[in-house]
Amino acid sequence: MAKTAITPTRAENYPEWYQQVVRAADMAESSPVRGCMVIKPWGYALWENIQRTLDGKFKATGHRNAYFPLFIPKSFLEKEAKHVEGFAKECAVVTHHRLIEGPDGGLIPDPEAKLDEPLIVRPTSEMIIGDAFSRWVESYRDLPLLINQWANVVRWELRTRLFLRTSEFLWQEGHTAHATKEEAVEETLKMLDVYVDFAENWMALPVIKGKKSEGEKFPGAVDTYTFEPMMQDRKALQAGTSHFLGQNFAKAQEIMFLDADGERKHAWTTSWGVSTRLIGGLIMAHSDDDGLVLPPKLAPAHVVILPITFKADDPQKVLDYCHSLAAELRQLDYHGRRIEVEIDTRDIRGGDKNWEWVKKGVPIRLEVGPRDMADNAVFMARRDKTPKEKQSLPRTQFVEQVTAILDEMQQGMFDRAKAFRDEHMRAIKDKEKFYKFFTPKNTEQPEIHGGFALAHWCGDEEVAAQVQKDLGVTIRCIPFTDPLGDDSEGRCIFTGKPSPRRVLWAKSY
RNA sequence: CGGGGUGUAGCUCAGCUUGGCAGAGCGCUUCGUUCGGGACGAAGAGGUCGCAGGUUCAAAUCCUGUCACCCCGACCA
Repeated sequence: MAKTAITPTRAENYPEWYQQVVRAADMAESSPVRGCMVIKPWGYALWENIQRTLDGKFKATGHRNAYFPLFIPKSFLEKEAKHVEGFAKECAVVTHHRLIEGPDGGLIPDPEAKLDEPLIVRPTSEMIIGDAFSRWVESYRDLPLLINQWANVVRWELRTRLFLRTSEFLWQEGHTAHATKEEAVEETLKMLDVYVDFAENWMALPVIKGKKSEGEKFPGAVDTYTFEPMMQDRKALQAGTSHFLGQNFAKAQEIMFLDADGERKHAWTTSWGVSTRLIGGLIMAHSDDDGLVLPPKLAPAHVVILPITFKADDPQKVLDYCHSLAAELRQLDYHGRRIEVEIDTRDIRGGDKNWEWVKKGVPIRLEVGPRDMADNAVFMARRDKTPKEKQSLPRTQFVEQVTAILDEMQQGMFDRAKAFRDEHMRAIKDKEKFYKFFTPKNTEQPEIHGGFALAHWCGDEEVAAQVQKDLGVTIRCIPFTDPLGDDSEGRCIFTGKPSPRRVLWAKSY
């Protein structure tokens, strides 16, 4: 019998462990389509919870949902040079609108049905939404224009991994237009904070927020802001971004308005997005060698009841007890939704059933059999404890305490992730130590090593490029406030030139 | 896209060097014994060996091409 439900363990082979967690939890699988995944019900339910929560936050900050076309005329994409440069090499292109039977019996694009102008499957929607904005915005009274869209996008990635990077992925993209620069910058930072709040308080992911360096920012943006949690292999994940686009896109697409002073001006725009990648981050930050661990506030089910009926005199009575317990729990509010309960009545072995739910990451498992029924009790196992560690509780007490227990687990996950990150985050004062920090002892099969390094940098992109080349380490962000509390100026550890503040370095996904 | 690796039953893989009836374990189905726990016995179902060509009396095995997946890199949410 394996000691852990997942083979290999994180320490043995982290990338393989990740894949096995996704599979064991039955969240997603790869599909016949290159780089594209099938998101299975358990994974999609998690996405729906992420979606629902974020959507509420977007609406609470004044945004409205809309939907724009999947296809973007090639000419639209060509309007903003830097933007095209950034995406051109990873676009799926539609060139025909009909198939005909080919000479070998297969189907081929009909040469007669070639499009005059190819359509690009959206890698992001700045251009197509900007086009709409240019028609929707006439007066300063039309501003701010605050739009969000939930959509799929396609980026023809060369190397994909379930949830973390797939050719097609689901996301939301907020697009806003404002009358002034100040207002647009404020929006950019406000939405970054919405994301950070979501990451920390819902996903239980401690993050470091800050600005991207010139080399790392979104093509076409003036400033890109990001928030970065640490995964359990100590790499950073760019969990989402918020861009201040200045007037770059407004100028490219003539998003103009007549201001109160009678002058015709270009709008200031922003865009911001998070994707199904969040699920990958959630998995890699919290899961253990027994599989997925879900933060209760986003879990598709909070409680799973496992009826033990095989030796009951009257199995139906046990089931009735389970159903009444479930009904009682489902009355309870938990952070904006009801407690969600699964009752697993499948006729499979109890041990298998139990482990299946462990691997799916359900916060609380309740074994309920004749003995519990007789005592008016439940037998509880928590996903944040070892699988065998179980506790009998009076039913009324459990019902009273369940939301508090879930909150405790949610907080515990955040605290654990934060302790892990802090343990592997350090200030580094010289180049030699920096290189040592990011170099594995075993170069053949690198062990989990490194982490987050805070080090002074002069701002020279060539220096950053050299570090990336040598170590695969990049500047994740220029933090707003130093996570280790030292915001003072210093000298670049690579060049000795002046540095306004320390920046965050790490390997990343 | 560069380097490396892998494609054989639902899953993990053996068989390939030296061509000769397609295999194992797990999982699945049925029956029985178990069982507050990832059990045991018995009997079954399940594969055009990634795909397309070629060599051969004969190809999972040899040759050519191609596709997909995994790892490392470059690129990126």
